Amino acid sequence: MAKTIKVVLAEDQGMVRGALSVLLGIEPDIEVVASAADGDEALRLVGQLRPQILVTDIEMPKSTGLELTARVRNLYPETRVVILTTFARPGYLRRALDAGAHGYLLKDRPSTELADAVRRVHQGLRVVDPGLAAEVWNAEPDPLTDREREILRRAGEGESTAEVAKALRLSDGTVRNYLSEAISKLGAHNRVEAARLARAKGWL
Amino acid sequence: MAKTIKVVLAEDQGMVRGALSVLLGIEPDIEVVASAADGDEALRLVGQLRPQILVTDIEMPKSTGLELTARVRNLYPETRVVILTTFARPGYLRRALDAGAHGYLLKDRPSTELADAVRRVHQGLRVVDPGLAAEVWNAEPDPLTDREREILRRAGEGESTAEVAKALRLSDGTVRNYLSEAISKLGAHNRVEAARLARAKGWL
DNA sequence: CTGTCATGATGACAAGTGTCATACGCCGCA
DNA sequence: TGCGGCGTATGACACTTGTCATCATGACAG
Repeated sequence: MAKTIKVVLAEDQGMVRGALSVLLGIEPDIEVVASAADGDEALRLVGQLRPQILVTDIEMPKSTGLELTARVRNLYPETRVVILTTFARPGYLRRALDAGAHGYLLKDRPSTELADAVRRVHQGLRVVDPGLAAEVWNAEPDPLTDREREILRRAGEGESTAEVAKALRLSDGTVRNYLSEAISKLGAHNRVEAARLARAKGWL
Repeated sequence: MAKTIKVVLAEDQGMVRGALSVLLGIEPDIEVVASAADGDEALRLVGQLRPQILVTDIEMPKSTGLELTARVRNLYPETRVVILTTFARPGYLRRALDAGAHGYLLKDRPSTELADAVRRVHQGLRVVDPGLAAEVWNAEPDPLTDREREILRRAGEGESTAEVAKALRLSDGTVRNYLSEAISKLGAHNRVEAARLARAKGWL
């Protein structure tokens, strides 16, 4: 196959970076021309090598995959970006698409999907994890008010009602009211579970 | 090279699992005979296939890599275990070695080290990340007993005292005793803070 | 200007949590 | 053989947390 898709790979964990590189490299039509351990290095490599595709993690040192995506979008628009991440958070997906990503793939998915996603994005298609895409539309919006969120966050870190009240200069009872409200909105049974649920949704 | 090292791989993220499998598979002397997405499946596969090496992540559904290591150690001692994890926590390393692991490798390291580590462990050597090994000697040891740890873990996820008691078939009061003890040992003021502190040290 | 909503408060009660003393059996180590 | 540590339990007490009713204020949309 003459037509080769050039890919740059950005991923901070060396072991995973190397393994993904091999995984993509065995495909006859894909060539990993370089890989980077952080966002800045990745941007430099994309500028130098002008790959058709950049595959990038989100959580990386120096600059995140989301920042990287936006920069690549502006500076080298001919390179399309596939986000590859652990996090199935609707908030991340939305921000990734806003930043101009063409693909959003979860590390949970079978490894066979990666090369496929690269090919599809190379052909100009969008590839978004189906479960996650659905979630974004149903997207229950964050039911918490700012106050509730802030108080739940602190309580979720281990601050007692009294400590939260002092820190925010509220009465003790008010803090308990907000927590009660938050617990009820989230369908939890106590502050710890409430904080955990909210965190999972990306609301904290 | 006739002698092939049979490996079972346990890692919950499909993408990483597939990629690591390919990475190890390209080595002429290593064969990945199966891979699992959780601890229970991994244990089953080890029992069935009796590989020389099990490469496992720590944080997995159903049972963790540390529990898995202990079980493999007891049931199939001829299989040696290499832990492959994101977490450079001394507590994890200590528990991994206590559980009978022969290798402890970080996902941060270059991917070339994985096959090497597998070979060394297969030869009967121990392979431990050097930076982490140093830390273990200075590190305060985990002050929690197994029971305290398990109970604190559950409480830290939002289970109430009553739920924990039911799940572990303990009396309500006993659970509160353990939590009280754990909170005091960790110098925390409540279960949430205690869980947070323990997690940061790698004790949960 | 009226209804709705977020913020903030109080008081009361029920439920859950943290602490302490005390106790028993088991195991391993000296 | 005895001591210490672990696991488990009970009862009692104080304290924290969760729920509910009720109220007051200010902002904002209709």
